[in-house]
Amino acid sequence: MAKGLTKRSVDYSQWYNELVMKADLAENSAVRGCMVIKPYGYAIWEKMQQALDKMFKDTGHQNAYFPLFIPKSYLSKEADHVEGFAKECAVVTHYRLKNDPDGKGVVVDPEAKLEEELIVRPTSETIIWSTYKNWIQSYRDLPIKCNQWANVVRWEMRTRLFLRTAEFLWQEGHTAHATKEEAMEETETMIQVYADFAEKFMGVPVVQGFKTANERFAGALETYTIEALMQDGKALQSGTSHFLGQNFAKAFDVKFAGKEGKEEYVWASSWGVSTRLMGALIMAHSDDYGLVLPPKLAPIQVAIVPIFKSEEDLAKISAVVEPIVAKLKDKGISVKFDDSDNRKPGWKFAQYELQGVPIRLAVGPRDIENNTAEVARRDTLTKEVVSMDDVDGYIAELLDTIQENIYQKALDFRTEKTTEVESYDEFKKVLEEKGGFILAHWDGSSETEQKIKEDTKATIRCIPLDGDKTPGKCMVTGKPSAQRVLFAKAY
RNA sequence: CGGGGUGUAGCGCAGUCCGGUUAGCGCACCUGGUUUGGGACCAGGGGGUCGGGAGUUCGAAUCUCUCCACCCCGACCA
Repeated sequence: MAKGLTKRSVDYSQWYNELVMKADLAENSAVRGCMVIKPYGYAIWEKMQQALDKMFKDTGHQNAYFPLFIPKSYLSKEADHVEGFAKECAVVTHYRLKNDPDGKGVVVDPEAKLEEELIVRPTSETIIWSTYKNWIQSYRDLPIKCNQWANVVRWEMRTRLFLRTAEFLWQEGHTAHATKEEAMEETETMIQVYADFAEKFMGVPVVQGFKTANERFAGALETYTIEALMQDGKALQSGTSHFLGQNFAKAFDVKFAGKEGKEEYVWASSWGVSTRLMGALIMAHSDDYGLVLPPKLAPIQVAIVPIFKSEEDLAKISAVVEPIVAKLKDKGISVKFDDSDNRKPGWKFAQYELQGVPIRLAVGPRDIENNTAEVARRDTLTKEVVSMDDVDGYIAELLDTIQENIYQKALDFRTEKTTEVESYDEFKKVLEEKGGFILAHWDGSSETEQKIKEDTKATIRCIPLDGDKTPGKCMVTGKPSAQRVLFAKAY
């Protein structure tokens, strides 16, 4: 186990906090609830961004940027929306400071009060739809499919690094369409993009579904979600895509002239994923030795540690390793040859494990003699001695194997932790003793949903799109149920 | 915002109850040497508004008051 890292079995949440800090991903800042994302953590986020950005562009979206500030009056134009966000908004009231008359620092200049307060965006539907109003007159202007990479602020009571911070980074897509069908299709396309990203890049299996009315995004008619299962048996909402109907078009009076010249309100979708994905990535795969990163998102895919006693030894090792580094780079593999002599090999091994580097190569005098290298896998913690002649090809294949293995392991875990229950007693028992996802029948009412939440703290994560659609009877009320829904305790 | 807890070197802590030399320890850091196949060792060295402010006292990390910050449990939460 990594030095000082609390074991998951002892205290999962402490393990998580320590891991985030010890692996150099992020730390708390001087501002309550706001984090500093450190270079290594940000490098992972950048990998995520690159992959997602490409997927967005491949599905016909363009990037744009809208302001950080939203006039207070905009937020209140859509009734559900303002109700959902009002309690966690940061508000700008003044635009100037002045020297403290008492001589200590600066104070807000009371004369510099804004006519209308500005809200620091908690999400951008309102500012974007107020802008779209000017962009849309005719069906010829549609669809508009914009995405923005931005920061948003939600003044959360209790925060945790990556999982819930007062300020976070995300992308938000906002699209405008001529028909309901098209907006709906967009909503579904994007949740599929998110699911693909989670599974293919992050190696995290997700359940796609839609939210109950209670859990829906403020202002949406339908919210699609991807739900991932963490190692402690709790669910993490990892991405959402919302069908907004004509709510925002009506709130901001965005109409277009159709082919027949009739004016109609525009249909909308919005969708987003955030730095919370970092939390999902960390919690889904990592172990008591530290981070485990899927090769596709690892900033360093291969770390090479030379083992040497003298400068001459190092020179010999470098002569052998440099061509390998070049060959790996040619294959698009990111390599770090760590020939620093201020840390011992053992320290480096532990450090790269802590930081989740998928493959580590050790090359020492013994290897030089035998024309070999020691290849260590982070996911299985196993080591193998491989001939230097085809080590680059071996590594390229091994990276794919590791990517696949990490996903399979997470999938097996989820399968094992997903339980179908028939009665409320069984539900409570499974929730208490086993945790994880629970598939059960529910009568579709908010009251029952609320009761379950109050009794057990479990919520309906989603009504799954795929899977068993057999009707049944609600485990609580016995009333008819259209299909099983997915329950879990959530982050 | 309610209940509990903690603030002492970059990090982790002891000292506080019962006021009294120059505020200690481990890790980290710096210098030198020996080391290097799983978090090395020895020697030397640097680093402190004891969370802030006020008070009691000859004397405060220690006692009193007050403010602040953070953590845990609730409440709240795409």
